[in-house]
Parts: sequence; C-alpha cells; structure tokens
Amino acid sequence: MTLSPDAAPARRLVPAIERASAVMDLLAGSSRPLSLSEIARAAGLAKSSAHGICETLSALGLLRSEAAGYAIGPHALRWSAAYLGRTSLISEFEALLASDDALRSATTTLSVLSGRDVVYLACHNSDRPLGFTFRAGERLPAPFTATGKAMLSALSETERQALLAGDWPAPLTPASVPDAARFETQAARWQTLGYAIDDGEVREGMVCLGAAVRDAQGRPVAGLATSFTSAEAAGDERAALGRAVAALAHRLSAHRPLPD
Amino acid sequence: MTLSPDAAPARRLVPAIERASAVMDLLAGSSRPLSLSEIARAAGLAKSSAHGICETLSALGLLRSEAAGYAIGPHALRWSAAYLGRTSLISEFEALLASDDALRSATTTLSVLSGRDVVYLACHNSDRPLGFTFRAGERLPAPFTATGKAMLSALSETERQALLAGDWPAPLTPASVPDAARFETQAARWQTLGYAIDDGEVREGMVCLGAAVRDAQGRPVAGLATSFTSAEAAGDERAALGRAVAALAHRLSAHRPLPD
DNA sequence: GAATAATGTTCAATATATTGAACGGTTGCC
DNA sequence: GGCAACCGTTCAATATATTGAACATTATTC
Repeated sequence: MTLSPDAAPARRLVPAIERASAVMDLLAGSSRPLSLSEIARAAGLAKSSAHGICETLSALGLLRSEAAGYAIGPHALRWSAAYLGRTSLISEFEALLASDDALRSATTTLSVLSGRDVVYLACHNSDRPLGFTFRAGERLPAPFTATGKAMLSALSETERQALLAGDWPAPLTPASVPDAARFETQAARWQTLGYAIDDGEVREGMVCLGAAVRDAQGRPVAGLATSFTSAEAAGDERAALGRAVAALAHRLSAHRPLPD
Repeated sequence: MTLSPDAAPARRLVPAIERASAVMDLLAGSSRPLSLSEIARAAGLAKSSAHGICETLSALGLLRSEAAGYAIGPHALRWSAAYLGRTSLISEFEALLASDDALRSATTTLSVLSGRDVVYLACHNSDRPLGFTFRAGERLPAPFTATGKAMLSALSETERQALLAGDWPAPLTPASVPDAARFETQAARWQTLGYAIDDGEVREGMVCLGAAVRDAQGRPVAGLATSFTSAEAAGDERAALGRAVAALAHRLSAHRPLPD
C-alpha cells in the first residue's frame, strides 16, 4: 500500500504511453492550444510521431483539434470522476465543513500527494468576497503547501527523504522553503505542533495551515488546509485555526482505511 | 471546428495509446479495483501486455496499484482541471445561475457532447433537501438526456444521424427513446419548442428540460438542463422552467466563440 | 511576386511493444 | 498433501510504432 505511486521505481514501462502522457501534460500546462510542430519540439519527438500521438489522443477525446492547434479534450473527465467517486473522503469533508463554525470564513482544501506535488480534490470556498479557490486537479509542489507539508511530515524520515530526493522544486515566492535540509527542520516543528504552516510560501500575503488525514495505520492519505490572508488572523486566532484544521483532519481520519 | 472529436474518422492511430485508454476506461467503469488478469481478460489483451500497460500507467499516476488490484489514480485530475480551466463557460454558468430566480430551486447542469455521451462539466445543486447531483466528468448517453437532446437537435440532420449511427445505447428506463427514428421525431419537436424534454428517460420520476448553448455560428457547444421530480412542476410551471433554461442558454450563447 | 521558412502529412527502414510460452508462487478443492 | 487452476513476472520471436526524409501546402519576409 503505497502512498505515492508516482515514486515507484521505473520498470517495464511502455514509452509510447509515457509519450502520450507527456503530451497531455504539456498541453495541460499550456494556456493556449499548441500546434503539432510546437508539441513535437517541446516533447522532443519527431513531428510524425507527435502527429500519430495527437491524432490518436484526439480520436479518443483526450485532446481536441482546433484551428489554433491541439488542446485538452473532455475524455479525461471520465477518469477524474471515477477517481473522485471512489472515495467517500470528499463528501465527508464537505459534510464536516458544513457544520464547522471555526473554518467557515476561510477557504479549506482537501488534497492528496501525487509524486512530489499535491493535487487538490476539493475546495470549500470562503463565504467572503474576493475569495480564492482551487479547482479539483490543480497541483502545487508539496513542500511549499500546508497540505503537502502536513502529509510529508507524517511520513517516516526515510520515506520523506526518498520522495524529496533530487532537484528541489523552483520556489514560488522568496519565502518558499529552499531545500530538503531546511524542510527536515520544518517537518520536526510541524510534528510537534500538530499542524503545518505555509506562511507566504505559495503566495505572498497568504497563510495556510494544514493537517494530514491518516489511515488506520497512521499513514497520511490526504491533507487538509485552511487559507486566509496574513491580515485576517494572527497569533492566538491563527493557532485556533490550526487546531481547528487538525481537529477536522482527525475527524476525517476516524474509521479509515481510505482508498489508498 | 468539430463539435465532437470522438467522432473523427479513424486514421493513423497508435494502438498502444488506444489500449492504455481502454484500460483506463475499463477501470473508470469498475466499482472496485481489478486484478491484472481481470484487466487482461476484459480488455482482450495478453497478460504481459496488460502488465506493461498497467505498470506504466501506475508509474505515471494514472492508475494506482492496490492490494486488491489496479484502480484509477489522481493524475488525470490534472488534465481535467486543464480542460475545465480553459473555458469561461463554467464560471459564466455559475454567475448567471447565482442571479436566476427561476432555476434556483432545481438542479441545473452544464454538459458537452463527447461521442454519443454527454459529459457533465458543472452542476448547480438545488437548495432543496435530498437533491441529486452530478460530478464533473460523469457521462450519460446523449439521446436520453435533456442536454444531449438539446445539443443533438441543434445539429444538422446529417450530422446528427452520422453521430447516432450504429448500435443504439441500452435504455436506462422504459421511457428511454428506443431508436434513432423516434429520436428524429423528437428532435423536430424540440426544435419547435426551443428546449428539449427528458421525461423519465434517464431516471423514472425525474423530468429534465434542456437547451443548447451555441457558438457564433449557431453550432451547439454545450448543453444546459434543469431537473426536478415529476411531482414538483407540471403544465405551465414546467413550460416556464423550459423557457427559463432556454433563456439561460441564450445568455450563455452570447458573445461566443467557445473553446470548441 | 518570389524566395524562404514553416507547417502538416505520408512512407519504408529502424527501434519498440506485444505476444505466447515458460516459470515460480499462491489459492482452492478433493 | 497432492493436484489443478490461477496469479503475476520474465523473455525471445513477431507485430508495431517511431524515425528521418520527402513532399505538398501554407505562411512569412523581402
């Protein structure tokens, strides 16, 4: 039962499938459709290979062919819906939040680890104006986010260090934790505190407090975070929110195992 | 600019990618993880081929390997998020609904055609208790759903008949339209009426009224529907809801082109 | 308008993915 | 316990996907 299938050692892989996925990732990360030639260049493929891949993905509905090039198509929604539908975690998250006074005025998110990113599964939006939101499927580097910090801190040191080995993600702000060694120092702090703090590491002026949802063996299987601006809560109020998100994570952790 | 990339003629396809997608679809349609052997049998593949595909998809995070077998993983959420994020249609849908008194007490959905299915992009839930909901990515056969009926009715007869050629989908209820010929009769009616009616074709006792969102050339690019129980609205009230959903679709149709 | 650059598409040689068979291990039945 | 059935994994022969080149078309530059 592995927390992160993305970290599995490479073995018996089918590069054609990897290439298709890489093309999908490329287009998912692009704000506009890309032409076949752009895709071939960016993916380091022969144009004719890229042509075959894109035509196939188009025929499958995974991509859409537009006048301006190829863009992501609707078919992956089917897989996402299946993934999200297999867990009761989201509905429980939403049900618990509906009755949680402490977290109602903040944005609260639910995410899972995927490789070294967190992937957001659900977002309960603040009822305040000009709130910010996450869409299911959006990703951020785990070491900078409160949910990522909480989940990573709940891993064994060996596991965490293996997961974070290699190139450190590019910082999102000057406050982003700069390397694995500093992360280890932080992790010890979050373990003691019971929740993790992202103070401007993802977005300057924003504070996120995160806690891990655990399965029956105590392994982190999801993360929760509540987010607010630096101006909105300080000191004791901030600590109270941290305890509230830890309590919510604890309630969600009850009677697991989760689909992990 | 094609409405439905899934209907593109077959050409230069890469079967390895098709097989990977078929495995994903298989697992997306399964309520439990499937073992490698089950996947191989269901997909008609050699076990070792299925092994390579599943290991690769697992390494990519598209699948997850569990004790009970393989299940869908979180990676496709990234592609879904990209697809949903590229259209302003959803936020416009939500903004218009926030100020629409006529549709507030019903469940209202936004969907697109994908092959012969509709794929739901967004669902504005009724504020009534025990409401039903759709998750982004869920699919239903287009000919039975109000959004699908509306979109199909807005296609040219040639296009519609080409799209609906072949095996008719299995009916979901005894009221489901039984074949293409009967659908053509219905389509003429919806064109005249301005909105389409699913009266118990998807779920007995439920009525859905749908209308198409059109691009600048008048082509249907999305569908809206409002849903309620048979007991909740009849006669004039039902017609008023139909007109409301048609009006909403018309407002969403304004100043397109859409990401089609 | 002409020349150049770039595009998307097609096609046989090369690289690869799939296949069937084999294997060791596990499970269920008698 | 023995046997059959089944599982997941590995591996060389066969089927395939990718490649580089060629080509026709389109777009850009002068």
